[in-house]
Amino acid sequence: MILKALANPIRLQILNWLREPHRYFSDQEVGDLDADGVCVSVIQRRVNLSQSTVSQYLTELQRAGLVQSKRIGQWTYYRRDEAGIRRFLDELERVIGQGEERTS
Amino acid sequence: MILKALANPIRLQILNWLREPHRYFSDQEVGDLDADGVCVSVIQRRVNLSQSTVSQYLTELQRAGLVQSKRIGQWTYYRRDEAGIRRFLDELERVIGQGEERTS
DNA sequence: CCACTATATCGATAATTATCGATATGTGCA
DNA sequence: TGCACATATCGATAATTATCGATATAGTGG
Repeated sequence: MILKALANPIRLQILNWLREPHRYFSDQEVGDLDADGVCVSVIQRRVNLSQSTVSQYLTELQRAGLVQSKRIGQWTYYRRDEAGIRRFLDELERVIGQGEERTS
Repeated sequence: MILKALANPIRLQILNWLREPHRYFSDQEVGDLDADGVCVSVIQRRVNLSQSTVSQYLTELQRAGLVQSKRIGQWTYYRRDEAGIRRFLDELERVIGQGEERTS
């Protein structure tokens, strides 16, 4: 469930940070932050949790359809899945938003 | 945290149902479903969980600012807090939505 | 004040989530 | 092939959430 993935503050924050990788993450040797995404170890430095925890967080975000991963060499780069995020936000709006309200 | 309140499927569904009380809940002796809201026992019948669980769910939704309660006699009526819901949806959009993207 | 109903709160336990260290897997390079 | 690094997965434990029954609180009517 997507909401569960987002209900963890760190995961939510990672997703937020990934909107502006250059702003929140230090550059990495290989791979472009914007085009390719941010690799696990760079994210880990920022959140200061164990490597395994961060890796699991990213897997969860990916299963929720909120990020995508790409392997380049020994690194796995994660970046936002904008389409998936949009789909989720739209659906949430449909499910709990006020909906059509006739002002007649 | 609002997302945690919504991360439970039943609570999410209750919030959804409360958009159309007449459709999802049986009429109650006292109080208008639309104007006043739906009382705990009526919601409880629908979700089929214990009274204490339902009461706690509603309290959580209220703490999250997603519903409001009104006491009428011995009943407590819950209805959506549309302003609070809107605020939450807008904030979520700000926090994880794609944001301004210059197409220049 | 007393029963009766509706709701809230408390305390306990089961289920899930958070988080870690250890280890496995995958990749680049000598 | 074998070491070094990045990431993933596993297994364990701590922390949080789900859920209940019991009980407390509040309001209604006699």
